[in-house]
Amino acid sequence: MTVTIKDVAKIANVAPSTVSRVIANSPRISEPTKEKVREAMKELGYHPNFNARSLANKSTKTIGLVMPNSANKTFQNPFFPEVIRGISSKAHQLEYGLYLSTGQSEQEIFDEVQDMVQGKRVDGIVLLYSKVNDKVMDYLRNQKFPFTVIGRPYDENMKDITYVNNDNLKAAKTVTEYLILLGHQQIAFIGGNLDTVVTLDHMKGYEKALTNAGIEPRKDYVVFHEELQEGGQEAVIDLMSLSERPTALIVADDIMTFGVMRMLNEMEVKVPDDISIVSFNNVMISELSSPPMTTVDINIFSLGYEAANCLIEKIMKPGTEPRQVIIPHKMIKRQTCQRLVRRLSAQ
Amino acid sequence: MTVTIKDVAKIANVAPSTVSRVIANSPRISEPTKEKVREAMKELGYHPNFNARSLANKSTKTIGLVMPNSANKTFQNPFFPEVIRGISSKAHQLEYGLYLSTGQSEQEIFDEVQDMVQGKRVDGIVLLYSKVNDKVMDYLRNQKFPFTVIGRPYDENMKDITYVNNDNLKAAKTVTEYLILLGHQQIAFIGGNLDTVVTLDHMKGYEKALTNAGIEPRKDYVVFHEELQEGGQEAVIDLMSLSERPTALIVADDIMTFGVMRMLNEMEVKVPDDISIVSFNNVMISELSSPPMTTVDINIFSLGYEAANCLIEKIMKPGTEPRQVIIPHKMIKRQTCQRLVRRLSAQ
DNA sequence: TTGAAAGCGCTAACAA
DNA sequence: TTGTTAGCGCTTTCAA
Repeated sequence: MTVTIKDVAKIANVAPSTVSRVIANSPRISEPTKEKVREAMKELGYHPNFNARSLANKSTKTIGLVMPNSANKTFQNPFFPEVIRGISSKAHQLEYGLYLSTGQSEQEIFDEVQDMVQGKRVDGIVLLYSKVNDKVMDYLRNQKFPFTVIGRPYDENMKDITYVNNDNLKAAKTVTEYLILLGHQQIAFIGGNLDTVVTLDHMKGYEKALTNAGIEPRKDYVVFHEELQEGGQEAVIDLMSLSERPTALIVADDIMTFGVMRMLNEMEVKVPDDISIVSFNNVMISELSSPPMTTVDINIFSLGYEAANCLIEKIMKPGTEPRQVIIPHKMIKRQTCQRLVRRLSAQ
Repeated sequence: MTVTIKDVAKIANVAPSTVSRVIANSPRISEPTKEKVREAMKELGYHPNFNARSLANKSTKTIGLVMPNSANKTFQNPFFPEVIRGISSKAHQLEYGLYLSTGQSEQEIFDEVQDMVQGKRVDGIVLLYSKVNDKVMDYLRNQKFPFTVIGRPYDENMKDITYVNNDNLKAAKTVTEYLILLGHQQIAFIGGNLDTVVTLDHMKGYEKALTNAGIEPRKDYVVFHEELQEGGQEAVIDLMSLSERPTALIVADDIMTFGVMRMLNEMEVKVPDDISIVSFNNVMISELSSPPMTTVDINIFSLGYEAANCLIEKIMKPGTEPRQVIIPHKMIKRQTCQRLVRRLSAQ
């Protein structure tokens, strides 16, 4: 009942191999026979069997997406649909399919990746996260399996790894400098998960800007939290309980910023009058906060698009050099930052 | 270099078919030989070739996810990561993989689905959206290919289709009644894309509640918009320009509500003092609006989980009856609704 | 330019 | 309980 290459061959009066060549659009087949075969295919409603192709071919034309473990709330960040949209866009262009990891824990994900790779389910992999000491990355590297990372490997020496990243250090530095120029000196930093590479980069940029400006970084102005929303809120409580409250906040992620702003709202601390905020990512909804937030657009779509691009290049030309792509970022000024107005009395 | 079943067979001193049976954990193989074979597999680092299996098997153990076209902003709704998490969870349990559609337009998606189905890339499909007159759904139905829909088919007569949905009509009705009980009479409705089934159900529920309460539904209190964020904001402008402003708003989607609240904020209309709002979905960030929004939790995770469950059941027992699963919803009261206080003067 | 035939790695009848 | 063998549907040498 399934239409195969043989059926087509019979109808078109050619050999199966000829049909195969027509599918691949081989130049060694004459136009007339191509036409004949194509008509037969249309007539029978032929579609090539994907598994048979892959088996004979040793190529699946699909790329595997490895997400952070989905038990984690990170997963719900609108960041992901948007990177996937980027990846998807490039993949579609080049006729690659997408296969998703489903593991909930690190171990499950690791096992899955192993199956994908050894079971020849995918031709390459995009890691949608980058964290410190990642088993999956080490495995892929040892296997010399094509993969690209969104973000960057923790170890700067891994020059053999292809990744697509923003200059997060620079972005954080600029943002801090911006706040300093607005007159802020008491600038706090609310970071994400500490074993995420991006968090570390943000913090370095933040500290660098402070030091350059002659401001001593303070331990109690730096808070990290795993969970996106709750984390943001707890951090605010901690910071606002300090005797010297910060006058500006740098927040690692737009979603966290929503939590932060909500908490400040409850405390009746006005943004930006009482406190300024800058955050990172510029996900779709970030312009919908009240007031709309100032944030760094990291071009999430491009991160995905380029990651797919690099990966497919790697797959098609195995010899090529590893690449490190930096996607430009851009600060989007909205309404959560304001020049510091010195108060006469302490708060 | 690839380790095959034959290599394992050789090392374990058995026939390839025996190895195959051990992989399938057939009960017709003795424990001792199973052990022997498993050791050989471990020793060689054997992983079954996925494509070869599928080809011989006529089963891929993967399910296809069809998203709404990703050109559309809908895609960025945190709704999707969450349904996928639900699907993923069940799929993983039952050892199914996930394959993603990448098409950007309706036609592209349709072509892809056809390839997935006829090319035997997946064993079944979950449609992550449900809209009026969907070609993809018709195709799947004609092919008698296993699929489930999140939401429901437009045509109520399609009793042969398995779907997982909320009682959206009821939810909208309840929410409207709630606002009426709070004293509101001028209740507006901001709906999503009009050819989405859920929008229609919401509107019916809304109108029913009004009619039951003896309130005449007004055309100018009902606005639809395609785009999630911008739409929300435009709708607010329209509604607030009416000579009789509504005192309460029912908004189809949490993300839209963010846009609505931002716009109201700009207009210095206070929520909930000047206007009450209820919305739908309860995505993760919905509790992070300022003030936190009252919304209907539709249990997105369960929608996905059950969809996968039904689908896999359909795949495994082809004879079973189509099922219609309704996931319970629950109104989450937060701080955007308030009893109407009659004003002495007009606004 | 086309055809014949071997083989990709696995499963599943059928035999033993 | 295990082995033998014929495919699954395609690609790709090799020959013509």
